[in-house]
Amino acid sequence: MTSVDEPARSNGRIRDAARTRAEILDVATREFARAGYDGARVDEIAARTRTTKRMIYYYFGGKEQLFTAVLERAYGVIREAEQELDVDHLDPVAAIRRLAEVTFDHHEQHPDFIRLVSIENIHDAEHIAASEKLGRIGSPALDVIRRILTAGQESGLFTADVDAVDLHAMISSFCFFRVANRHTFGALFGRDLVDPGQRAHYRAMLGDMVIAYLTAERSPDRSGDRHTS
Amino acid sequence: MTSVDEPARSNGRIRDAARTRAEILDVATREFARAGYDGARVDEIAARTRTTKRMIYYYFGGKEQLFTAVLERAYGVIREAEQELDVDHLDPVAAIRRLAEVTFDHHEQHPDFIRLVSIENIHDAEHIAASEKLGRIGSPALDVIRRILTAGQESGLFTADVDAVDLHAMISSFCFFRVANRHTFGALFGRDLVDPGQRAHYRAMLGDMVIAYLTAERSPDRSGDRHTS
DNA sequence: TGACTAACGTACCGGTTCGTACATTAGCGG
DNA sequence: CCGCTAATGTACGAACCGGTACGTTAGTCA
Repeated sequence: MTSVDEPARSNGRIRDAARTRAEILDVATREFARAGYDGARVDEIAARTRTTKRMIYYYFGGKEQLFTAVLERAYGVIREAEQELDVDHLDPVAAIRRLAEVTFDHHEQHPDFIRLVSIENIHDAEHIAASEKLGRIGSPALDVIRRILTAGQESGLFTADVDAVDLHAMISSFCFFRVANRHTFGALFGRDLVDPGQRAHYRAMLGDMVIAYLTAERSPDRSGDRHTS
Repeated sequence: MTSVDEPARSNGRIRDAARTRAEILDVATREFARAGYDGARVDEIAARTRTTKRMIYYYFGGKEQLFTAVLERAYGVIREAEQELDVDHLDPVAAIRRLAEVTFDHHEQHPDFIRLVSIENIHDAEHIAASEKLGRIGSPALDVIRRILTAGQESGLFTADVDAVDLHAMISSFCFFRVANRHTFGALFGRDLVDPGQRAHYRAMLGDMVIAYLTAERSPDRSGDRHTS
């Protein structure tokens, strides 16, 4: 036993605002991701913290603002990861594949973030809308995609009429679905999309898909369109 | 005024078990999809029904079972839609594109269903797991995909090593993401993925993507793999 | 037609849960 | 070393919400 009965005053400071705040955010992230916004319990978050519920209201104001703060930090993490992306030395095909792989990995490594995004969508992204911080975050990944696309299109490797935001949506779709819908998909089709043994397979599949789309010759006639002649 | 003060006995029967049950399911579907499982209020569902809260417990037993019943019916709808799918008269390329379009349309037309699936995933698909009905539902779309893939692979049009469940996941990813993440994506990137003016664009994009993937020659060397020589 | 049961309504309970009033202490500046 | 304030803890309240006990009526069938 390090100390008798009093709370263990481990690292000198017993009053550390930044530390308390960060710990609340950590626990709240897990709790919101676990149970959803309405399913999460403020008392439960407090209980798993070394501080009390009072502090949650002291630092964040309320449950709603706490959730917004959780979202802001979660999006901040992905933003930082995207900023570290460096694919300028690669040729367009390899660069896109690398980008897809990084996106794939990031989604897999942050299932809580995926859940928070799902939850926020159930609430019509009203917390993002209310947050000034999140309004002007702007994905760095988009700039990367734009640069790669331009290079690929100028060299004639890529189809010309592909938009960066659309491509980002396409890559994210696959990565997001795999993690977000893991449970229903597994229950209905008997296949775990996040099975470690299948990881390399799905990672390659995503890259193949994106490259195939970008390098394919677009056929002019499409089923569903009327003007065939 | 059709009647004095008593409840309007419009269509003959005032006691109709099947009708009451169905009305509860209708309202519950909307309420659960709107607010999530924990956000939904049993009292609110009852209030929007022509009956009372007592009947919810009379017919379904509780909130949890009601949600399960809602899920069962929602999945039943998509199952029926898939069974109507008839693409056997089309060549493999057109058939896959048609399948993708039907999936695309169904997701767009049933945003509440998408929300329910998201919500169920937040709860680790525990309601699906607890439902006997949903355990043995098995997507008819999968059979269709299997047939098309076999035909396409035998004729040499499609890449041989593509699995039906994987392709289903790929198509669903795009369709699902577009609807499910509409709000966060719109808030962060300023683009509404469900904008009617962009509908045809994204529908064609999905078809192009899938066809490109299926008809592309797989390059043996992939970035990230070690065995390049 | 009368009685039996499925179907329905009312009123209420008890636990939960967000939020807060009030008391207290640590640590820093002067 | 003293006082001031940021930081923290305790105890509690009021509304909410899932669920139920109990009473009532419609429809049906012998």
